[in-house]
Amino acid sequence: MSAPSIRHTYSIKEAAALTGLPASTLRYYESIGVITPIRRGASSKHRVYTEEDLDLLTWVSCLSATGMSVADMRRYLANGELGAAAASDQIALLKAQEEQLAAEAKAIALRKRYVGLKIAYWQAVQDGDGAGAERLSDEARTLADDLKKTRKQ
Amino acid sequence: MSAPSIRHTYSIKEAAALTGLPASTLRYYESIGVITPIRRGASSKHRVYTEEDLDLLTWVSCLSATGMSVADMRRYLANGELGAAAASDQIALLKAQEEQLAAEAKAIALRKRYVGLKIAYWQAVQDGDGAGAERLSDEARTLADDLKKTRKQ
DNA sequence: ATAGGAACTTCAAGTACTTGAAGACAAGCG
DNA sequence: CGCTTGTCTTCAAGTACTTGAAGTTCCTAT
Repeated sequence: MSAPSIRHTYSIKEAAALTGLPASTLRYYESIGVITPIRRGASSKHRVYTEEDLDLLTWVSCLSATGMSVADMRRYLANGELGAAAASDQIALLKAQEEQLAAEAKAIALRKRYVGLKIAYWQAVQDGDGAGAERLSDEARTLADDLKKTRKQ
Repeated sequence: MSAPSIRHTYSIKEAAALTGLPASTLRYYESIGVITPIRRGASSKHRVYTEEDLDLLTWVSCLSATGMSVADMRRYLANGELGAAAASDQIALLKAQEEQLAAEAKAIALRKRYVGLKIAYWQAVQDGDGAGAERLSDEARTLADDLKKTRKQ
């Protein structure tokens, strides 16, 4: 039999450092059932995180980073425990996530263009280039019009 | 005399798209006094945003993206520090915002890749391709490390 | 053995939005 | 003209943490 002589465990602070989630958030996720209750110390009430717990929390951290809601995370992780049986559910959830990220990327590109235009505008003002400033102001308005057309979606 | 014959105005939705702040947040900021009340339409009660309003909101968006609390934003704007800022200051702030947007775009591209990988993983599981699933799982783990770095900063 | 301090605990309240319900207003169509 | 569609309005409630208070527990050092 394999002897787990070095069964590494972690305090909440260590778990927080390793997952990138604040300790308060770890407790919060546990309280609302995103993760199952963490085992406690024999003599204390302190949470004791195993490496398995850490793996799961890394997953949660990733889902959180993609902007998934806690409700969806809870569902996703519940399905994860079922394995391949729920693969189609996982794919559907992830595809929705992919679409959301694409929309976000689009919005950010628009903002980048707008801010870039504003920088050019103030640089023209600084250089005393009134004509350039006005031209850039017009461009900003054009951007607004483009936005209006693209408003379809 | 300069005739402001074409005084361009914007609906809340257009303002939201141009500033990157949701319409609900625009209303929220107005309700708690971060920005002064927006003029309303003559016949309707709808908010009508001028280009001046848009400029101000772009600044608010910058401050918000930089992590300033609403309380601090209110104080900052009430002190008129924004209006008094020189062109060079405005450019500096906008460039910081531009960098932030670039970083966000990068992070989103990374997350998109991560989610795409996860979709491929579950599709491999669904197809009974154990070897492929394992390979994709490893790839995802490597990407997760990158993701974590982006999140921290 | 015990005193001090860091780190942990729960729970309540705060923060910064976000969402949903219910209704008003304006344009386009039969 | 009325009807549908769409965007707007307010306000209340919800979300996802975050912070703070008050009370344990762990560790280290005297």
